[in-house]
Amino acid sequence: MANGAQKERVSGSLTAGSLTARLQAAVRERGQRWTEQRQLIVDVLAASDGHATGAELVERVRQDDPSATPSTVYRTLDLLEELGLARHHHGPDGRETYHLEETTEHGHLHCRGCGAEQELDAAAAAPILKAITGATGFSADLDHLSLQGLCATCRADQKG
Amino acid sequence: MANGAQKERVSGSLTAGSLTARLQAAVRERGQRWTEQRQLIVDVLAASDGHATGAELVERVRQDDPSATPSTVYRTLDLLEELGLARHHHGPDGRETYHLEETTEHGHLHCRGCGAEQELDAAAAAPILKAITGATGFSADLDHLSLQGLCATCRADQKG
DNA sequence: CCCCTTATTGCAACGTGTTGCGATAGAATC
DNA sequence: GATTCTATCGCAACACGTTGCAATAAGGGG
Repeated sequence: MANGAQKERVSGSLTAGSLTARLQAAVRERGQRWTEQRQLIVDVLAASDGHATGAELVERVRQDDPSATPSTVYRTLDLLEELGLARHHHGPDGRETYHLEETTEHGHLHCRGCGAEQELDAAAAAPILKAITGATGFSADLDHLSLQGLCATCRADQKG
Repeated sequence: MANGAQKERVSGSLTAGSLTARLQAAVRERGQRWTEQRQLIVDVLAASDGHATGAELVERVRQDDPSATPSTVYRTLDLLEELGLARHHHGPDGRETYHLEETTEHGHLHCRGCGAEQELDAAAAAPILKAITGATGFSADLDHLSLQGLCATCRADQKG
């Protein structure tokens, strides 16, 4: 087995109130513990509902609790990913970007011409994922899909 | 303008002997200089013809020239990318991997089940790239395409 | 409520890249 | 080959993440 930890999904309808309780239960079931820091990190992640880099999250957590260290934040983010609550992917520069799983699953397109970043929702991605499976037998994770290339506008500009 | 430097392709038929001469000419045309370190870095990159991480390249260069520093190696790799000779992409862990442009352009598939890494050649990728363009108008760079997901074998295992 | 086990934390050090700056050394010109 | 201009180099410091280890604290059992 290559997978260390089992993934048990926690999410579902993530109403703010029940989220903590659910997480707490899920964590305890795994023989792990619920701490104030973990609570805080979940709160911060939920508050920055778009995308946030690891460094940004660390900074925001430390605003509320200066005693928190990067290692704790990153370890907690890893835990949240194992629980299926958070996700991360790597931008074109290789830096990590995190977001809550409750955000609709989506891919990322990064244009090397104008630097624009656009999201790719499940519907738009469906034919792409199908093509990938058809060509390779591979079932790609939409959430880890991060493409680089030229957007339609920049392609037109280049031709002109 | 988002693009800092113009990209002028250097490659073509990269016979070992002429490569250096061509590079040297291309570099000088840009008002830049050809140095022993750059020569060495090109040699190392050519010798490790598959994929090598930035750190690996730094280490190999330092074996031949201990005075070389990481900053020089990385700056040279950037230059080689601008010249179109080298390429890099980010693995699932975000680390950089470099390879010579002469290597056939290809994407990467990383299986989160068994950890296997497989390459995706241009022919196999064609329908995928077409699907991407169809769904998004986006012209994706095959060489920067790094997918994560489950390979056919692991998908079958999961069902069993 | 206290004790015990051990998961979690903070720290310190490391790994991988990046950046600013003064010193060095290409290479074009004389 | 000496001079001059400036690109490149090495260094030192930084940014982002990761890891090992000893101290702390969560939380289950007596």
